[in-house]
Amino acid sequence: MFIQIEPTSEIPIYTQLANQLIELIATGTLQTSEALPSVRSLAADLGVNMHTVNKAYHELEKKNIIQIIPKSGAVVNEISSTGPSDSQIEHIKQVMKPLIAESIVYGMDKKQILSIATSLISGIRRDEE
Amino acid sequence: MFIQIEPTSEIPIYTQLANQLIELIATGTLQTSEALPSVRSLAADLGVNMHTVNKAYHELEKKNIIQIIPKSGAVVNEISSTGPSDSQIEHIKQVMKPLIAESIVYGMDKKQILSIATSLISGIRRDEE
DNA sequence: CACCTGTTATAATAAAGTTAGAACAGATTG
DNA sequence: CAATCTGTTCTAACTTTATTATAACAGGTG
Repeated sequence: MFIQIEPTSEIPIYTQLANQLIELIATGTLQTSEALPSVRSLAADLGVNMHTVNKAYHELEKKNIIQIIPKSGAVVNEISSTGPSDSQIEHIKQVMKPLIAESIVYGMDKKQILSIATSLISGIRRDEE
Repeated sequence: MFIQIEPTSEIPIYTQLANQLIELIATGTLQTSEALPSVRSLAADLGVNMHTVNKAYHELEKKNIIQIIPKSGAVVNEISSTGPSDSQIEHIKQVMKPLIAESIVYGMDKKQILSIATSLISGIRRDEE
């Protein structure tokens, strides 16, 4: 599992973990229906507590990105082919809004911001041109 | 001052404040060289502690968005006409990356993501088309 | 000189994050 | 079937962060 945790970061460990898992799923490194490592084994791998990994998994489950099957394990949900739900769009907008505002204050224009977004998308999905 | 704080939010008050101040600056509602309200008066307005406002101001100062003049007050810095610094670009990328990954997992494609970014930019800067 | 400013210090409280250990019960496997 | 692995739940302790509360200090302003 290619995950790197920075214990001294101001970003909570479970958030770092959730973010990196999302990236692995977005890139296809973790594929649909693939089982995630057990909370215990991943915790041991990363040198963190079981409950911390558990919290990260439940964050992903709240977002409908993985499915936790009680007493069994967690598997990656399929990436929606029908596109995002309204609430998912709303959530993305809400998080992206202050980031866009910050970019503008830094002197970026529309072209620069979209260029960064585009390069990040390309970095994740090669088929997205 | 058109700021709305949600005390029950999981987002820290000082972050909510900093984000909304950034928006006000990005939209031009708060203009370059304009003085921000004193930490005491804004704290009284919002019904929060002086130190909480102070922390928000220092967050903005760390990002070079405002300038705090000791014993005097805080003023809005000019929006860079030469564009963002490398470290500012790096910071934006770092925050935007997991958000893009999440969007992709939700089933958004490049077009949809850029469309959301574009609408947010337009919502802040009318002159950006 | 009053008053407002940010600064600093101390303190107390509450909430969040992290770790720890144990026990339970369903699922899996040999 | 028995051993093991799984997520779940509970309690507990600890650390850090966030928030509020006072108070005092010193420069800026009118």
